[in-house]
Amino acid sequence: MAAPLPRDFYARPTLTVARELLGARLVRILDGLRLAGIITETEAYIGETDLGCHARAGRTRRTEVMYGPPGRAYVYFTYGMHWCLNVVTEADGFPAAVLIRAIRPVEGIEVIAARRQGRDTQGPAKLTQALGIDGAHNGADLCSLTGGLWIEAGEPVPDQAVTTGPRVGLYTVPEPWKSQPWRFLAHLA
DNA sequence: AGCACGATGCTCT
DNA sequence: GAGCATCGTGCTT
Repeated sequence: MAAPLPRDFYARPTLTVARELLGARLVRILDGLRLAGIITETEAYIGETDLGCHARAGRTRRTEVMYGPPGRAYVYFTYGMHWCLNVVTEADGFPAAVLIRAIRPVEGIEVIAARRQGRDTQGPAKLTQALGIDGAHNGADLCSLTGGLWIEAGEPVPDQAVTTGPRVGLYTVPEPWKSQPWRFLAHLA
C-alpha cells in the first residue's frame, strides 16, 4: 500500500528529480492520520558552485544533510518563523536538493484546512505548516516509513502541463544563478 | 490584483 | 551584525 519512492529515484541529477517530483504524492503521518498532497511546484539547488544554494557556504552544521546520502529530508528554518522542506539528491557527498514549494491536498483535506485556517498550501512554508513538518524532520529518511514522512509515485505530469522559470526569492544572488530556470510548476486539470 | 511592510530568530561572517 | 529559498495583512488601483 504505502510505497516510498526508492533511493535510486533521488540519486539522479537534481533537475531530473525536480521535474519528476511534479505529480508525486507527499505523505505525512500526523497523530496517526494520513495527510497527503500532490506536489505541484519544485526548485533545484545544485552544489557549491550554485550561488543560490545554501551549500555555497560549504559544509556547515546547516548544510551537512545536503552532503549526505540522497533521499533524506533537508529542512531549514528561515525568516525567523518558517520551515522549508527539501529532498536531498545526487550521489552521497555531493550537496544538492529539491525544494518542495507547493502541494494540492488530496488526503486528510479537512485536517490540512484546519491547520491552515482555511488558507492555501501553495508556498514552501505553507505546506510544512499544513503537514506539521519542522526541524525535527531534518535528516529524516524519506525512503523509510518510520519517520512518518515520505513521497510516493503519483500520476505523471506531461511536459505540456509543466512550465519552468527562475527560482523565487534569490534577490541578492548573482547571475547567472539568479535566473537559471530551475523552478518547475505543474498545471493540473 | 498588486505592492509594501513588519514579524522574528537562526546561521554564518 | 547582516542577511535570509516567506507569509499575512493592509492599503492602493
